[in-house]
Amino acid sequence: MADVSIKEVAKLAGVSIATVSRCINNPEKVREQTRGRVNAAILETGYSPNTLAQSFRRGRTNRVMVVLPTIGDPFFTSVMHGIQRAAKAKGYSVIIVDTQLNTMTADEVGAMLVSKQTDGIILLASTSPFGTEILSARSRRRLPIVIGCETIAPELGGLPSVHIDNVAAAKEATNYLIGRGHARVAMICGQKSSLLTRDRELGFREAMKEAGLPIEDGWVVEGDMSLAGAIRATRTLLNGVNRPTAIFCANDEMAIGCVHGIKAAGLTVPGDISVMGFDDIRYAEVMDPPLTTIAQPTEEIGERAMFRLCREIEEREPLSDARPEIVPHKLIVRRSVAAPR
Amino acid sequence: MADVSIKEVAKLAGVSIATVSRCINNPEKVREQTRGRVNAAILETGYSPNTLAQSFRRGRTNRVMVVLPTIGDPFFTSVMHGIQRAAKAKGYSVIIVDTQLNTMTADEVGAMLVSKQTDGIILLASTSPFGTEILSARSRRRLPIVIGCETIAPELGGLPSVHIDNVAAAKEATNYLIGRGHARVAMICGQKSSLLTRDRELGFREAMKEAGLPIEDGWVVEGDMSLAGAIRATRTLLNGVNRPTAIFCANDEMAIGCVHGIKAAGLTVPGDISVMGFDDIRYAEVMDPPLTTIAQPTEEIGERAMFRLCREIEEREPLSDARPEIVPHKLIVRRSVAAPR
DNA sequence: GCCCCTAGTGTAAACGTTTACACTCGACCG
DNA sequence: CGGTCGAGTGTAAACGTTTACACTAGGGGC
Repeated sequence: MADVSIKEVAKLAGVSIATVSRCINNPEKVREQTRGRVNAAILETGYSPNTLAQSFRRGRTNRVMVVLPTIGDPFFTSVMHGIQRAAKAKGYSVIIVDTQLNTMTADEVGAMLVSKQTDGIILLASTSPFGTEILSARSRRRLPIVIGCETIAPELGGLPSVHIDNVAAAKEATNYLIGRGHARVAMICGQKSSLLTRDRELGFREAMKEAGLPIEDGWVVEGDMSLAGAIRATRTLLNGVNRPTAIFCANDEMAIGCVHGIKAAGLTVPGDISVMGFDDIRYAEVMDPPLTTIAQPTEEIGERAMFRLCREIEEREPLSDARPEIVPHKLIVRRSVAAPR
Repeated sequence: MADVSIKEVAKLAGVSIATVSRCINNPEKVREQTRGRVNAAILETGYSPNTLAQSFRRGRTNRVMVVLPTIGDPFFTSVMHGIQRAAKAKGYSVIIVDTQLNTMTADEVGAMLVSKQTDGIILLASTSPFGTEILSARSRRRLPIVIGCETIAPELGGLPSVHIDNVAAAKEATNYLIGRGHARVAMICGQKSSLLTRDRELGFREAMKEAGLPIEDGWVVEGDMSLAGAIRATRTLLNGVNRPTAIFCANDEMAIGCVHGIKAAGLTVPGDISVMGFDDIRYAEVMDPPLTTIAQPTEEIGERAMFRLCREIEEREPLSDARPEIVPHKLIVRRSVAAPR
């Protein structure tokens, strides 16, 4: 059956296309009897509106886009749940795009942002690689954007965002290690280009400094937030002359890799080395040993980001209030950290 | 700056809108000098085409949609890579939608499928909950669809698909367990509503039958492809009177949960019980013990599914050839399986 | 000098909707 | 009975593109 447009429905029902349109969008405005004829015609023809034309005409899509660094990262599962729940409540549908760990070119990102195919965007990806793209897109089209989990450099002008206080959380994690008696603690951090990563590193450094503890050369090593990166980083750390007694990883994915690396070297966790993660992904709890980590209120982040985006969409003028919403994190004590021996 | 349309560019450059359009889409058709003026005007106004209008007018979006059961499932990471790579080569962009583990209503799915917002669809989600929706959508609009990893019930008419031979793979996995000396093997399978799951279960049963081994009551227990489901299922299995010496899990996610459950009961893997997974997700290798499992050529699946979809899009008539493309799986031997003692 | 061709450009229709506005027809009010 | 009103419907414009077609000007062949 070929594509059927509103015209054919109108003809079959013996009414004008305006009436058909009204039947669909404002049924209360058409007489019951007419409505019956139209609905019958819709059924008979198998008509369904061309949403492309609708969105084009209406100038809005009722869709939002969420941009994330990679599909298949367990951390985002429940952030997405929060987003979807809020979106449903507000009548939006959600599409996702995957930046392939930010390997997209700035051009590609710009194209996406500008393309008007969605009413707004939630950025879960690291924003720094294309910060200026984002902002110019936003100002040109005044495209509603909010950032979740991450932040954008304030000097870029500020975008609304929802996230935990990464500095404070990392500090708390580090202090927990210190509190258990560790004086020699190393960190596996992410790419320096990500603000989130830099904040976590910052918190670590601050905590160490405040405790008067030195950070030896080579104790802050860059994983790339991946399993493989963390395994490499762990090997480096273990081969160093100054072996730490605890390792703080900037996310759980790397903590998993780190634990694996330690065990592969014939050592135990937390017996020989304690490991601390970040994010509390679902695998953290079922690892061996279960991972001590920082939990984020992921679903809440998603939900608030979506609601914030709605406000942004509904306002005519760009909202001046771009202050980040800070949500609480929580230290989850499990069994990957023990006192050094 | 307000939205700028092609008209304003035309006015500024002193040409007609047709020329501007040509400048963008067929630059070779406009005189160099004119092109210069137009490009300058585009730059000055900050114009970028309204893609909604473009797609509407052209009747194609150059976008495909991939539907998956949940973001955050590590299995899909590299399937997506394959899809994206192929898509890029073919000039398509990719958007993802998440069915929230198939909790979407049939209506919602139907709406998505029919909506004409994409040129085609790759279904990575379990198709069974909305099989008829899919097919009616496909026939109404002759919407190009291909299924990846999964299958659709053949009695529904058949859709092109790309996947491994799940029956054979599950059989091979089971035979490996049997070959190591296990006679008492149980299985944690997925929801019976998924064909993929049923195939894996079928392979298991066939292998056991062919080996002349009994499957005791309660040895085939339904996880729901999730960590939590597998932990519950494992508890059930361990509490039974007839304890198996090996457990075959329908995916790695459940195998991780299963190993956790066994350890939580104070037993060891593979000392007391061997565990076999399926999928070879990235965590399989870094688990303790590393998981023996079946690997799928995920990236290849993604790539082939995308290319197949392109063929489907390019053909005017629905392709009659809906035979599945079967790709090879591979048994990956690691250390979660040992001989029973 | 005439004709034809080509390159470059403009005009206008078309895509499928939504919606402002105009119109008709009864009902109701004074 | 004239006027007003409201409900229901139709007409047509508009959204931002692409593109078939028409037009112009200049060059080349005869």
